[in-house]
Amino acid sequence: MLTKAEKTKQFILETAAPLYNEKGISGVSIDDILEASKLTKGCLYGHFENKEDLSEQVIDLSLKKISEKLRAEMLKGKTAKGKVFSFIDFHKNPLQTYITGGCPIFNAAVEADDNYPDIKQKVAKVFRVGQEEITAVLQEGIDNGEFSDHLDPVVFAFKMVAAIEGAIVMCRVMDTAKPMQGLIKSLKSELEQYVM
Amino acid sequence: MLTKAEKTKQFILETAAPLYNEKGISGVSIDDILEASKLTKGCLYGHFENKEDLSEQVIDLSLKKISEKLRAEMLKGKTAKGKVFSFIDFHKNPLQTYITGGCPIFNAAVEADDNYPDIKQKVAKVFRVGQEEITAVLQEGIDNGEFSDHLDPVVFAFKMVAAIEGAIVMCRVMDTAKPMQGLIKSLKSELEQYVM
DNA sequence: TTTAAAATATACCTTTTAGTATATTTGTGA
DNA sequence: TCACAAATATACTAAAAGGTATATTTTAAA
Repeated sequence: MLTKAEKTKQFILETAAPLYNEKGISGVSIDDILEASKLTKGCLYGHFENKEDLSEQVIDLSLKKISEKLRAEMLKGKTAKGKVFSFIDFHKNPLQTYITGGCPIFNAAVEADDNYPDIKQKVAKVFRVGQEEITAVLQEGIDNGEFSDHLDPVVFAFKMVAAIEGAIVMCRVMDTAKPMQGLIKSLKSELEQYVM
Repeated sequence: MLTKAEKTKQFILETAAPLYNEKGISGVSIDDILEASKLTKGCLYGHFENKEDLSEQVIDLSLKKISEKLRAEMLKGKTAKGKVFSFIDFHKNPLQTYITGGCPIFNAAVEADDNYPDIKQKVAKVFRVGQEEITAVLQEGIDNGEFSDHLDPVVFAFKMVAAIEGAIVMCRVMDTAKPMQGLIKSLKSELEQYVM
């Protein structure tokens, strides 16, 4: 069973995660988190060394949660195509994301890029592993005859993720999910071209 | 001719633009800008009301510059296909961007989304206008028989921009331009499919 | 060339933010 | 159920950040 302290620490991380995702690492203040969690400084600093420590653990949690969720979504599909379609469909509403404020991987990527080398490395790893996993699914599809071997799994995996991530941001800023619908159709039919 | 004040104001905006693009709106401090420009507070606040005012004008400048640059790149192409390929090729090196720190439209989009409604609206407009312009080029290509009318200009324009923007971020965080090369090839051959 | 206004620099103030020392409360094993 | 350690709250400090008042310098028109 979780001790009180462990529960509190987890609660802080969970409360902070959407705030970080919405306001960005340098946009959230400790006070923001205290206000949202109704806790106090003494408590927070009993669980985290400083803001940097907290930031890293919050981003870590967000990355872990979204990665697991995406993995779980993919597993809903029975076939390779089904798995990829599940991944795509998961992103159909960019205005209401799994963690409020857009994709936490992507948001962290943009901000960490020039400013937080440690977080940048973690995000890079998530992207790399994610790409590998999607690539593997596509490759399985080729290997078991589901897809033609004209499909380049590495290129398609990257293109799909890049397009979806880009689309999330564009849809959010334009306040419309519509372009995402078109993208989803297009990505699906692009993959369908390789279905044997 | 530009007055001294106008020159100084422009200089501040130009100096601040890459800082904003790298560190984000809430990540840059006035002192960062003063240090980079070797100017002083009295001077800066003689040209801008406050940080909000400065931020808006900096982002405005960045959006204007990148938009004009993209427009100019497109004009390099003679045909519709040539114009679109120019646009795509402009993004071949995501590690060295026109304004240091990635695509300023996209960076602003991510941060403004939940935090800076005024800037969000400006970014949204840039995306909308940009989409319209690319769509128009594609539509011209269809109208003059360059492309098949199976090409959906709106969907392709969005997919292309979303994928490129997403790819910039992913490449930057993974410190490699390679996936962008694959994406460029893929986007070009996707468009080639519609060439008559 | 003078001089008033514009532009810039300096020195300060205020608020926000991160962080700490210490007091208080609470949970839990003896 | 008591006691003590763990957890949390309170009250404070230091530094960073935004912003202002005013002094000084510079520009450009008379």
